[in-house]
Amino acid sequence: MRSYLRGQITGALREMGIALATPISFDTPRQADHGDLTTNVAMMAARQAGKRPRDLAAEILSRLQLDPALIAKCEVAGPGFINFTFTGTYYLRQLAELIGDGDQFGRSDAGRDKKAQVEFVSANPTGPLTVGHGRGAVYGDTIANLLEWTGHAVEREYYFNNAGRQMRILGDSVRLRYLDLLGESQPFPDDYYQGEYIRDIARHLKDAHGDALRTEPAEGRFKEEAESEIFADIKKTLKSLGIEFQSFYNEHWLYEQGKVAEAVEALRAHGLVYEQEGAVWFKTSALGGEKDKVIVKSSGEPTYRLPDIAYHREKFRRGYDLMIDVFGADHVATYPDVLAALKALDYDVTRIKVLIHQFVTILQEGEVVKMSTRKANFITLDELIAEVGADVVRYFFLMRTASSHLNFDLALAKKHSDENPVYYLQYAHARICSILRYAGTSGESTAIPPDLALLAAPAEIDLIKTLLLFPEMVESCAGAFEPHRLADYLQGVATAFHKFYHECRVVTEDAALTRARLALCRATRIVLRNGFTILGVSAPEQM
RNA sequence: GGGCCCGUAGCUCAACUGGAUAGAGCAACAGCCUUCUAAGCUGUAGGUUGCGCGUUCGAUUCGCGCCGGGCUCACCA
Repeated sequence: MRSYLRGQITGALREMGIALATPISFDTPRQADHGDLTTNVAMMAARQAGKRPRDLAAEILSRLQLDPALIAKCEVAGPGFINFTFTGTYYLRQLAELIGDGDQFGRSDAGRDKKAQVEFVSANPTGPLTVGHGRGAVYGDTIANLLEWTGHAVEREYYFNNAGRQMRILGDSVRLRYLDLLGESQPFPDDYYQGEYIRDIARHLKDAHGDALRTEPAEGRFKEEAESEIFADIKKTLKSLGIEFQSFYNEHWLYEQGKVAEAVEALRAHGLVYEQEGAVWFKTSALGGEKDKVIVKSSGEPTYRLPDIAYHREKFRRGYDLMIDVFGADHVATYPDVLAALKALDYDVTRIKVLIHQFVTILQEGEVVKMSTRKANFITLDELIAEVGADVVRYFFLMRTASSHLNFDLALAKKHSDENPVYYLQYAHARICSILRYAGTSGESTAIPPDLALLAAPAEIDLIKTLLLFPEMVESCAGAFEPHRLADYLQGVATAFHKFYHECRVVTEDAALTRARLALCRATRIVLRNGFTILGVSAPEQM
């Protein structure tokens, strides 16, 4: 419809000798009496045309030759909007298509032939995932879903580092707890991992090996066991949220395959590297940065920037059209240097989208809980899922824009979990299933095609119009990387359905009307289910 | 001090990326179940969009300056 109207308006403008610099945009008006689709083209072009917006709109309107089977009404309104109202037959035809598309409704091929990679979570295996990781996990996974729905070939990747100082400390933390279990206590440093899970791992080692590991170094079996147990836990947690990765990328491989050294040489070849005081520096100042940064310490160890640069070079080599990095706000300072380096090396950095989500603040008994894996005073993602369920966790993290802080009052979430908005959505779905079950037992036949033209009540029309917005929502949410708008939209679908339910009894003596309304129920179920699939929440048949 | 994010109803948040009368959910108040699920529906109340300039047909949205909050500015990741 949009392309049809765009063509018509473009033609009218051409007749008037106006060539618009920006594409003609359409919006779905906020208010119903403004029609089904609106464009501000007359206001955008008014200055150029040297006319007043309303006059220009009227002139454009007079030149349009619209198909009366599609457009019922078309008028100039407000400061110069052109509003279009579609015909009932147009809507009913769309509705029939929706039902025919079923679980494919809302998919598009906008990203056809495009390879996308979404990198998220990427937490090192030093402890259980926190609530903060959860937000990134759910957000990243849903972005990936949206890209899949818009036709991209998507790969979810988890990047991790199982070497380095933190992992050394992890291994030694386990070692000290193990010695503790053998009755050979040693002082436990403050900056070691304090969590109970460290004792659990130590206990597992003692159960399996007795005191045989007494002289084992921290980086041997202790680190190994810690890493493997913690990683298994992380994967289990993610799976409980319906998240699975196609690939786990170990930073170590970048060293093994010489990719880190290659990155240094590439930068050196561009004159962006120099040595000073035993360290290797990256000349970010030459790229507009404030000051140069160390990429290889005087100890010979690289800082995080260097492997990150090498990692992204590998991403480019692997041939993605779109590379998405999902970070928490605490990483906000880390990526500009990496992007600057890649840009200097002539990579097309517009293919990289860095998505930053702001922090989750946990309020427990009215107090802010500071999150630190090391101090173990965090609330684990597992605990949160156990408290409120995976659906609530996913939906809660998706309800808000990623760019705003998330306040999570744990006590409130536990207490009022029955009133969580996700139940409102799921209830609508369960209700539809119930109606369909009831209709089935009362002998309604699905063999006779429904006459959708019988759907004429305001609540019915309103529901139909809402349902038909779904594909557009999916596409715009995917394009903007904003899943929360889909969540908002589905609330609207549920509201429209509940209203319909109250105003229009579905199963009645009138067999033809019953068939039509059952069809509308099925259409609603399709949109809800498809929406749930993208958000990753379940679609219960009864509640 | 520099950078990023946020400030909207009592609370938690939206507002289709500059559109028309700023909307939902909780909480409050008043109604609706002998009928397909009341985890629902209807109505009422609640606002100087932190403050001030500017940009233009039009600003919650863009720019500048303040005020307040979060994160971040390592030879830690």
